[in-house]
Amino acid sequence: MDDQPQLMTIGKLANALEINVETIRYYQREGLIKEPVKRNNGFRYYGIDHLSRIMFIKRAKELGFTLNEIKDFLHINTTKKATCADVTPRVDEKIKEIDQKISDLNKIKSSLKKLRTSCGIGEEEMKKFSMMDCFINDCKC
Amino acid sequence: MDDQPQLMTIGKLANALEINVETIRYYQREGLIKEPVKRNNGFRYYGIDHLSRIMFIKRAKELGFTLNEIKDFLHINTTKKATCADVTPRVDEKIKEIDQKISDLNKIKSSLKKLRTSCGIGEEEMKKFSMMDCFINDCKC
DNA sequence: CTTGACTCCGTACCTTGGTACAGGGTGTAT
DNA sequence: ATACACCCTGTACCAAGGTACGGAGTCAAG
Repeated sequence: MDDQPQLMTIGKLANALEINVETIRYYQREGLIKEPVKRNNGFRYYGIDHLSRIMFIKRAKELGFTLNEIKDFLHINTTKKATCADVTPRVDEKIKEIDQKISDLNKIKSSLKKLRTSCGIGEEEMKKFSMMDCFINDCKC
Repeated sequence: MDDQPQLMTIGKLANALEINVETIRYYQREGLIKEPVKRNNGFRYYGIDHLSRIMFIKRAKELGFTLNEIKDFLHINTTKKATCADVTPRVDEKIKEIDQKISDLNKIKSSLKKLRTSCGIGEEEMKKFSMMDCFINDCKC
């Protein structure tokens, strides 16, 4: 069985990716990765393409995309005869979403920084609830 | 019962906060807010302190903290009159997380833009996996 | 050829952050 | 005094994203 050197069982794949076997099965059930070769013993054998696909899923998850959004990404990506006309608007849409996400995160960050600054300027103790007030008043404290 | 003008039933409180009654009960079960006065009719009566506490929870949630983290904040805050030394490292931690997220999102965005551009300049078909490769290789594509 | 590690499928269960009843007891306006 | 809105407790349920497990088959090293 060395004629297909890149193929591995689910356990090896999970190990390589440092994720749970069950997670891979789950992704399969959810249609995030395509069914791999199934040899006559019933075992599934996965290739490099599965590996990169799941690496992609991991990374996208870390970035705060849901599995559904990721499925969408993957669909954009693998839809074979996708023309530019098909793909470009969807990519643009995703870019817009990402911009929104970044802007939200920047707002949060600026709130947190204000909170931090207001704390740092000399008082040894924060007044009780000052943190709460600060949060609530959008850091105008 | 007008001698305690600030007290309100759970319904009023929920209304004032524009959240669900059940959410308040849930926060109570989870120990995020302390049990309010319970009069002999069995009804709970909430005060301004509950109001601000839940406002705090709402805001902190918006800022990307989990309920557990918030519980932690509140605990710090109510048991020790939270000092800067208590709060600052947690906030810093969150800021770091957010920075990481933003940077990752920018990478994804740049991937998508490259993808889009490469599509725009004449190829009718997108190469399979180019976006994924780009993501995974940290956008060295 | 045995044994242990691995795979299969199906189903049940977990966590987070709620939400929705049911079946009973109140509070208040008319 | 009688609706009707509101409160109580307790339990069940939801979606997302997994995780665990039982019972059976399989692979690979010694």
